[in-house]
Amino acid sequence: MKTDAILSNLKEGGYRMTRVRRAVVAALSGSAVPLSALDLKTLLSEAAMRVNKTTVYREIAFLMDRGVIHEIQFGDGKMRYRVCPEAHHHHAICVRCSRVEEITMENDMKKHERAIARRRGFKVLSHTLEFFGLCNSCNGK
Amino acid sequence: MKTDAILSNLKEGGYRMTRVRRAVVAALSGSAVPLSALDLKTLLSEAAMRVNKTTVYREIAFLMDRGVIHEIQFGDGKMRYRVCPEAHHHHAICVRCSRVEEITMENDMKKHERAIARRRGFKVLSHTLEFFGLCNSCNGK
DNA sequence: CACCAAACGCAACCGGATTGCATTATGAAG
DNA sequence: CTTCATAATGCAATCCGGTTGCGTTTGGTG
Ligand SMILES: [Mn+2]
Ligand SMILES: [Mn+2]
Ligand SMILES: [Zn+2]
Ligand SMILES: [Zn+2]
Repeated sequence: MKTDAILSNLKEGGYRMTRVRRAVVAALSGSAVPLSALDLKTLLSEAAMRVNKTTVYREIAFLMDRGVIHEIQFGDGKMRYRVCPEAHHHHAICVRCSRVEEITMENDMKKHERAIARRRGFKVLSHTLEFFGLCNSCNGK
Repeated sequence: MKTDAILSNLKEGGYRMTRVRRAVVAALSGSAVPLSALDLKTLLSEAAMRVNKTTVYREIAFLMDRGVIHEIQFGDGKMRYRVCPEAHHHHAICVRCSRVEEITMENDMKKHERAIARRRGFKVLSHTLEFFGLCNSCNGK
């Protein structure tokens, strides 16, 4: 579990350790799928922890600001969050079970970015790339 | 101007020609940047046309259903719309002036999709890819 | 012109997210 | 252990993009 590593990092940074902070970090680092704010609130409630939704949003903002988590758009109007990975990468999102696999292809993307800069003078600063489809276990149904 | 072509296509399809329809199609096909629903409403209002926001949303839905326009996510919580291009493609979005360039790279993306299917059994159904950066004219500032 | 479905306006509503403000709790200092 | 500053929290109101139900208007055809 990387929960402890994240929390001790934050502690070293001089930030307070609160119930909600511990619970949100644990929930996110223990989840295979990205979680929305409401997902988080529900999870905490199920763990008998009473939390206000505003607090959840503020904790998300806090963790985003410190680069602990990042957000993903599924395109349904809700932001989802998950603990930041080591390097920039993309996602293959299962439209059936919402499981997310990480896709690394930075060499290719860098190549494309250079091509765009060369051919049209457009200086690429960032990009988003998500694949939607059926994961291995959802495929055969 | 492709406005007329779109409108006569719709007419042939047996759809009514209304003030709002004409204005929305004209606004979208005449804009270099994708427009949000509110953008459209504002533009029409400036042209001394009084429109209800619900009507704008319904006209957008109508044009989407007929494949006349498609939506783009800038990632700021608002959908943007623009007239459909010929083929599937991607965008290079200027973060300074919001101008959008179309990027075609389907051969490469198809290759990536096949690789993902081969390597992890994930069947890709669709993908989103957007580049953010500085366009040619915004680059030097 | 008469007629009907498509289009429209309006008001209420929805859900995700944000804000202002008063209250509580963390953690460090004494 | 107590004090204290401030970070974190709860709550209610609010925002904002978008949707819905419903009654009215309008486009286009006969
Ligand atoms: Mn990720
Ligand atoms: Mn496009
Ligand atoms: Zn799946
Ligand atoms: Zn620009």
